[in-house]
Amino acid sequence: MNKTKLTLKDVAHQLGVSTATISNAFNRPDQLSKAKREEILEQCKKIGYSGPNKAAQILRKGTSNIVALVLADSISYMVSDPVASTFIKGVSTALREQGKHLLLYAGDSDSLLDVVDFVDGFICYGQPRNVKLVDELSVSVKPVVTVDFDIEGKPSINIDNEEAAYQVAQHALQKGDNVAIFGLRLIDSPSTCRIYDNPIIGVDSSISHRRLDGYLRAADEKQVAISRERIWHLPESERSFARQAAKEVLTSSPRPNVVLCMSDIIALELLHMALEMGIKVPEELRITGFDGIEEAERARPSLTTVCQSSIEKGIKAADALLEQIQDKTVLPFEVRYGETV
Amino acid sequence: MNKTKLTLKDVAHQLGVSTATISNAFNRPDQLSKAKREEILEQCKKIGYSGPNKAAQILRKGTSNIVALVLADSISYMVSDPVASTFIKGVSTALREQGKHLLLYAGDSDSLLDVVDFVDGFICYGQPRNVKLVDELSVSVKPVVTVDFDIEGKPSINIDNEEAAYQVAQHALQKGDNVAIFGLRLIDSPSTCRIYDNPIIGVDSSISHRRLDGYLRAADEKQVAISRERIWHLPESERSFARQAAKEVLTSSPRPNVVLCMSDIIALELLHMALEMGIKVPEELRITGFDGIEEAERARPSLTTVCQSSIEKGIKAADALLEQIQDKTVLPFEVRYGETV
DNA sequence: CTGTTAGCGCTTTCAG
DNA sequence: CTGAAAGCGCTAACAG
Repeated sequence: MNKTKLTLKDVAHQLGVSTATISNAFNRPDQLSKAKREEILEQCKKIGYSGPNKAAQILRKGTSNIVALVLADSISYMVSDPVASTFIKGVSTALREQGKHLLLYAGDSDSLLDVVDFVDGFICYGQPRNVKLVDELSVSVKPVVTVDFDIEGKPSINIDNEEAAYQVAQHALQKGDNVAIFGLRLIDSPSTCRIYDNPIIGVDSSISHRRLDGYLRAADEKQVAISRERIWHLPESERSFARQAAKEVLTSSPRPNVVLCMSDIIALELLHMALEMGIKVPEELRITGFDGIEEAERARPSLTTVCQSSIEKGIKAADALLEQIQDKTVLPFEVRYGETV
Repeated sequence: MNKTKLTLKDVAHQLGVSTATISNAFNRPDQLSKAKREEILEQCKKIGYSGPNKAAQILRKGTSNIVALVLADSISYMVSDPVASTFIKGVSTALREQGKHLLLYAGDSDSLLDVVDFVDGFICYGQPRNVKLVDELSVSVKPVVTVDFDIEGKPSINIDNEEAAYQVAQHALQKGDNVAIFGLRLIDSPSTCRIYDNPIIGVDSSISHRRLDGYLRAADEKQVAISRERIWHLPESERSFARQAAKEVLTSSPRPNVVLCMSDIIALELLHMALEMGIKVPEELRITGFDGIEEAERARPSLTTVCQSSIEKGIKAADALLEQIQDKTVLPFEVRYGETV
């Protein structure tokens, strides 16, 4: 019965070899004969030594096999979002294959300092709510890959949000339409509201603004005007925010006959509420979503939306991090023509 | 422009104080005057030293502020399950409050050895698919809290699954019923099947068996016989497995008029398929679920099920771990009488 | 192929 | 309140 945990040094003593030999047996098989190695490993197992202490390895080697996934918002929120959780799925699958571990990090944390010294790198999914984290990432010496937003000089994974939004809007809009937009995180407000003259935030780095640009380009082409009081800001892609916006837009007068939504979750909530109110979709109200989640396909009428593969994004992000790819990757998307337009 | 990262020693040199002083300034405010401390902190900020290296602290102090959440299965699967992700939500909320970080660990990993040396403890949610992990947890010197299953001598969070299953079954069953059960992980098989004479696994530690016991006790009381060919095994609470079981049970002859399901997800899938086939619920088929997810309440007819608060479980688990509570906690549940019975 | 040794960066006695 | 010094447990030169 060992009182205290065995160290590599103890083991070396017991087996009558040097510490380097034990270390090599575990870490560098090429440094000693197969026979010797196997014998050592067996002895170690026998005396209950399960290998070099990881905490010490982290300090010594400077790597931990831990990758931090920085989410846009609190873990609590992100984990229940179907798009985010599919992304996490992709990341975890790819990391798994490489024997890496996943540390979830909230985007509304104060700082990355808590973990930056020991993680092997960061995947950042969406612009963190706390922008300070962006600064920290951009000066970090550890590898960083961003997804659905950009940091200058760092690799990223994106789709062409402007073009995707343009295409789906272009399919939905007709001259003379009365259009509303349900946007995500357009201004700095914790609640659902119209943007009016509020200053738009993160104009260049945020996907929401790329999408807005795409919508407006399509509107322009179709000679449809969209005033800023017709653009809603939702702080998150969440049902409760969506319900509120939906109620506002459906009871506004004149009621829009097209609503372009920046996520499927909010589009579906609008759809449900419209149907409950007896509004015919798409005859009286056309709706487009964004993301292409399963539920959007199952809905009746099925949602017209932009499909992007979140799982693919996750895998690509992890691979880019581990293989130190420096490019800005642009993934394909596809417009799904459903029944809501 | 510093070529290499500053160490505590460098900083001590630069500021003309000892390393202990710098260390204390960051870690033990009581060890030096407030004025001195603030001056040091300010100087550090100025020269770009953001505090002691965490990797070194982990080795030295033996704590990391990282808690591993060991899931029953692969991260990929668990993160899309509404019950599991709600639990994760609870855990992350509670950890957050205490400044702890969350490492997600797959239950089908080979071993805990990769992280055991540096994490501060383990929360284990459901019996890991790889039982070796259970052995590792049971001998671990790091704190462990189990949820929805038990390890002898370790604290745990559970509901009374036997009683919950009994109550919901007792409400659903009537003498003369033809009953089927959709169970979870009852035998060792990767696919949906009836259990027949296959050896039942994990009989004492698994919640599925507690639930089965409860169902059978209720059946017994109502003088309803349930043969083993009427008990299905599903490897996971997942829609695809459920669809297959649903198809089998609904096309079997004689068709059961009651199906007791060990999760809402599989109950809902059965419900949908039954309705599609024109089977009247509850007139021709009664269904019970387990968990009490939102979707079960929204369904029409709404599902009769056992409600338990996964978020509460997560919070309690994290608190138990951090406060070193050693008890086996039993949380309340509530039967929700829906329209499917 | 093996053994010796100098740190990785920090915390914490302990003596001043 | 400060400074010196001994490790935490390991890895990777380097010399044999």
